[in-house]
Amino acid sequence: MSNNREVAKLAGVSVATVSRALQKPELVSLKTRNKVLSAIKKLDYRPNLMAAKFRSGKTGNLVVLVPTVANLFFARVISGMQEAAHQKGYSILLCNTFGDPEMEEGYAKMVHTCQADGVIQLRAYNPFPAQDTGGSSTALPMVNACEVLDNTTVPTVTLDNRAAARAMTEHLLQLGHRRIAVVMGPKNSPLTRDRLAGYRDALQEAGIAFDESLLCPGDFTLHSGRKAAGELIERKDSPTAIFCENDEMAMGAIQRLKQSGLRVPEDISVAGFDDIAFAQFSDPPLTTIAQPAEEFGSTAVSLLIDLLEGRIKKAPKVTLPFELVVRSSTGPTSNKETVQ
Amino acid sequence: MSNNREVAKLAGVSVATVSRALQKPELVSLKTRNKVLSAIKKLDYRPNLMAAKFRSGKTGNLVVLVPTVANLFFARVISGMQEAAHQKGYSILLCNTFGDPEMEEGYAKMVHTCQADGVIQLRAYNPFPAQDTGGSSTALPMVNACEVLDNTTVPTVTLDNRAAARAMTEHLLQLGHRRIAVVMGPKNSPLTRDRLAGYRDALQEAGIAFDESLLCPGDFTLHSGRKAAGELIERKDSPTAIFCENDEMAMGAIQRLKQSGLRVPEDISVAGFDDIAFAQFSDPPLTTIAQPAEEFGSTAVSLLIDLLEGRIKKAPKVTLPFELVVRSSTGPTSNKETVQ
DNA sequence: ACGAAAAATGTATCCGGATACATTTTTACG
DNA sequence: CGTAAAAATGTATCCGGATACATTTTTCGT
Repeated sequence: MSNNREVAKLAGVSVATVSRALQKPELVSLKTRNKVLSAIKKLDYRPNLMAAKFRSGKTGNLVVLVPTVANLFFARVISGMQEAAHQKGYSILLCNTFGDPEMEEGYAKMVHTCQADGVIQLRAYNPFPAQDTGGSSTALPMVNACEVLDNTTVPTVTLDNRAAARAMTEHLLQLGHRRIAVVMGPKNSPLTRDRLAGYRDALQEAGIAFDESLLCPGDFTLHSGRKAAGELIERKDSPTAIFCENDEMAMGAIQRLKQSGLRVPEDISVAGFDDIAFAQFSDPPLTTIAQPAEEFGSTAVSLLIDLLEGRIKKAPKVTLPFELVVRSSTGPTSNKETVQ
Repeated sequence: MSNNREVAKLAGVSVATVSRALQKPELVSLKTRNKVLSAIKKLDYRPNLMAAKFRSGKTGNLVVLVPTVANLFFARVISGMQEAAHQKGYSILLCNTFGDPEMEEGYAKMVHTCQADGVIQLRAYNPFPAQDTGGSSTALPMVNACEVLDNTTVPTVTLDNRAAARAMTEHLLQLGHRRIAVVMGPKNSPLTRDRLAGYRDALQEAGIAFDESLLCPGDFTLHSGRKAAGELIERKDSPTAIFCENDEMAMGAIQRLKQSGLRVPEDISVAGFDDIAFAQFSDPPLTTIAQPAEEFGSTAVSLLIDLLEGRIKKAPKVTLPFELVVRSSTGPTSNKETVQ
C-alpha cells in the first residue's frame, strides 16, 4: 500500500502539501492540487485512516451495548443508529451483551483502550457507575437509551413509559375490564417499574384496588408470554385482560389462550407494547403502544456525537412520543365477566 | 491518558520492557514484571490499542454488510457473528445497506482505508467484482454468507437452498397438493433462483407440469406475503398450497387468507422458510425450513478470520444443514380440491 | 519596481506502542 | 573463578498522516 511520502515524491511536493490537498484543498493552488491528485490516482493511494485516527485520538467508533440483537424492537433501534452514525462519519460497533454487566463492562472498556470514542447503552446499567459524572472529562462518554437509569447525569433517550402504560390501562378500563393482568419485563428494570406505575395510576384513578397477584413475571420472549397466559387462565379468578410489556409476550400469550379455546378479545383481551411489524399481522391484530424505535437510535447517536464533540453542556433527557394503537386484540368485556 | 513511557519511567525500566511485560510476560523477570504492573496500576495505564493496531496494520474490525438489520433471520446471523468475533478478539462493524450496491461499496472501502480488515457480505453481490480473486493478496478479504454468489472464488457459507425447497415441495406434494404457488424473494437473487429450482425438481419428479403463473413476486416482508396471497386467491384456479420463501411472507399470507375466510391448512396450506421465533407462535404454527442462523454468522466470521490470518489456501464453500419442520400450516388437500 | 502582506509550500516532529538489534546481567559448568 | 551461553533489559526506529512553524513565492498597492 502506497503512502503519503510516495505520493509526495511522485507529485514533486512535500507530504504536508499532500495532506493539505486532501484535507483543506483551498489552501493548495490549483496546479499543485492537480499534480497531487493525479499522483494519488496513479498510485491508487488511499489514506490510512488508522494512522489519522491514531494521531487525532478519535476512533470514529461508537460501541452499542444491546441486550439482545435478535429482538425486533432493538433491531429497529440499531437500524436507526447505524443510519445516523453513518451520516455523521461514525461507525457502530455492535455488542450483544445478554444483559450481563461483566460483558457490558468489557465492551465499554473499548473506550479506555481507544478502540471507540463512546458508548450507547440500551439497558439501565452504567458499566462504570463511579464515573457517572456526565460532562466530566474523565467520565465514560455514554448515552443511555430505551431503558434508562433514574438518577444519572448521563444523557438519556426514553419514552414516558409510565404515561404509555397508563394510556393502555385506561383503554382497557374503558372497555370495562376490571381485572387486568400485567406480564412484566425483567425484575429491577426501571422500564418495568415505570410501566407498572402507569398501570397503577390508571387503576387508582378508576378507583380499582391494585391486586399484586395479577402481576406475572416475564422476560420479553414469546415463551414467557405463553407461560404467563397459561398460569393466568388456570386461576379461578382469571383476568379479563392481559397487558403484556412487549409484543412478543403478547403474541405468546395469545397463542396460549387460543390453545385453551379462549377467544381474543371476546373472552379475554390482550395488549402489547412496541408495535413491532408482526403486531398488525397477529391474529387478532395487536393493540399496542407504538414507539419510534429508529428515532431512539438516531437520537442516541446524535446525543453521543454531540457529547463527544463538546457540544453538550449538561446532559439532556430526551423523551420521545408514544402512540396507543388500538387494533382488535382488545375489546369490551363480555357480560358474564362484567356482572361480577 | 498516561502512556508507555510514563509507565517505564515510574517503573524505572525501558518502554520495551513495559511492552514485553504485557505482551510476552515470560521474557521479563518476575521482579521487573511486578514493578511494571504496579506502575501500570498506579497510573491507571491502558495501552492505546489504536496505536498498536496502527503499527501492526490490523484493525481487528470486520465490516458486516446486511441488507436489513431489522429482520429476524439476519438478526440471528448477526448475533452469531458477534459472539464468534468477540471470542476471537475482533469487533463487528455493522452496516445496514438496504441491498444498495453503492452503499455496499462505500462500506467495503473501509478495508482499503484501513478501518477494517475484511468484509462479510450477506447478499449475493461483490462490491469489487474485478478483485474477486480469492486468496490473492490484492483482493478484498471477503466472505459471502447466506445469499451467495455462484461463480466466486470468495469463501461462502450457504444452505443447499435447492434441496431445502425441494424437500418442502415434496412435503406439499405428499399431502396431495398439485397446484403449489411460490412467493419468491427479490428477482436476480441466487437464493430465490435456487429455491425455485428445488421446487421445479420436485414437481418434475412427481410428473407435474410447471406453471409459471403460480410464481408471485415478493420481497421478504410481511406485506409482500399478504399482497401475494391476496392476488392468488382471487384467481379462478387458485392454488391449494403457497410456499413462501421466508416466514415473514408466509405469516403475511396467512393473515390475508384468514381475512378472506379461508382456513389454513384445511382450505389452503402455507409453508415458510427460516423458522424464525414467531413461526411456532403463528396461528396455525408454521411449517417451515429451519436454518442454523447463528451458525451462518459464526462460520462466516471464522472463515474470514482464517482468511485474514492466512490459514486458508483455497476458498472453502461451506454448506450448512437445514431441517424441514412440519407444523400445522400445511395439511392434506381437501377432497374438493383433489378431485379436479 | 519595491516592500509588505498574503498565499503557498516545505521541514521537522509528534502520536504511542512494537520490535530488531545492541547491550548488560545472570546462570551454569568445567 | 572464568567464561560462554542464556536471560533480561535498553536503545533507537518504525508505522503514516497531521500540523506547528519556518520558509519561499505570489500578489498588490503605490
